[in-house]
Amino acid sequence: MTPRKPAGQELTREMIIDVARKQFLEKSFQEVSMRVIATELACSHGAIYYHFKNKASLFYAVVEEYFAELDTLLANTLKEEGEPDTKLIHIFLCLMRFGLNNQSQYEYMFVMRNEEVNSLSQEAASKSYAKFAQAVHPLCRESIMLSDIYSVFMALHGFIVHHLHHSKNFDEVKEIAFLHAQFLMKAIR
Amino acid sequence: MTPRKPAGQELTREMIIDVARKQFLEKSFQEVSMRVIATELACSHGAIYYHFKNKASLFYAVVEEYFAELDTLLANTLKEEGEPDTKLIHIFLCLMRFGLNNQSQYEYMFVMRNEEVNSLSQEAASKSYAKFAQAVHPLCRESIMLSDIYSVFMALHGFIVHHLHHSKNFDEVKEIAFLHAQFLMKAIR
DNA sequence: TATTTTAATTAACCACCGTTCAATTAAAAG
DNA sequence: CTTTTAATTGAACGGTGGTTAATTAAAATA
Repeated sequence: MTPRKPAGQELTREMIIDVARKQFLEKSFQEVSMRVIATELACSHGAIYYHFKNKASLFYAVVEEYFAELDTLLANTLKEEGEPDTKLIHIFLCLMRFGLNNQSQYEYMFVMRNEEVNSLSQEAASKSYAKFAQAVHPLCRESIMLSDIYSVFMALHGFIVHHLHHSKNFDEVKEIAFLHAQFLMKAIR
Repeated sequence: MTPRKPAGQELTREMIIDVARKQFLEKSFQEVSMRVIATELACSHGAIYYHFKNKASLFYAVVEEYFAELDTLLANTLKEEGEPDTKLIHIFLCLMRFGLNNQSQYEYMFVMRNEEVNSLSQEAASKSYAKFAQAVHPLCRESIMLSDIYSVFMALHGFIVHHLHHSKNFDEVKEIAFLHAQFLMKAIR
């Protein structure tokens, strides 16, 4: 019995999130357990509850980061120089690349539905879409309908979801990803 | 102890599937349990194992029906008279209607990934896509690329997945569904 | 009617889980 | 050198679950 870890070996929020992140990458929300996370942290499962209210809030701490990551990626792509058409295709590919190189993340962000967690990540997903729309809109001609941008987003979403777990990573599908992006350009040009 | 039901009250495969179907409609695969199914059937949970090898095979018996249903719907839509353009839009709407009026079904058919079950339903999903492509292809101009049909399918898929659980039924989104269909027509015409 | 087959029951096995909380003790504060 | 406080433990609570196997009664067959 060692009811308190020696200085410098204390459990931190970050350590827990790190292990949880790894677990959620490999397994579904239901399959990940607080007890296994604790085992990998070499601490007791009770200790986690000192840092997180419950499993859902730990989960959300992990997913929050993913939304931030995607935001950064999209922002960087936007900063690049180039023709509007090229930039649009880059944005489309950026989203598909993120989805397929971060499959579990994408699933948690945009596919998973779970009552325990959803009010939180649902909102984050909406914001993420809004940023996508704001990025895409100025690159289209004035007359474009908002619903078209919405359609583009869903078409990209569909591409990603369809290939989830079915393909290993973006590289495996980059050719069809490019074709898909061109297909979408035909619709908005 | 009544180790066997009297004649005419025996448990059948169909009775089990009926209850299981209802359960899988309301809950996820993990959340549905053989024991609860048995309770609703007023039989013991052991009895189910006389008719089904395990939970996965019972689940697949349920999902199998869904693929058949979708096949029928698409086939009927194809039979209708009309211009190719109208027919195409009808097919697109048919798929979106099916997905959003049968949300859990769609999720099990095309979204869920689960090692216990997947080799089976993965194949059924591929066949389902093949039928869609065969239906769409003759309605497009000769020069259309196969990848475009693939893109259309994924775009529809994305629309459905995006609205899963988020909308109650197809009626709630039929206007945007129609816009989405028109968006896709722009890309293939 | 006697026997066999079939379909059901129940207990049991084994495994898992999230969460709470009194008890404990190391580190920090005084 | 005390006291306080913060972090940690592990038992306990109250469940959940899939699957197996011995057992038995009803139905089918001979």
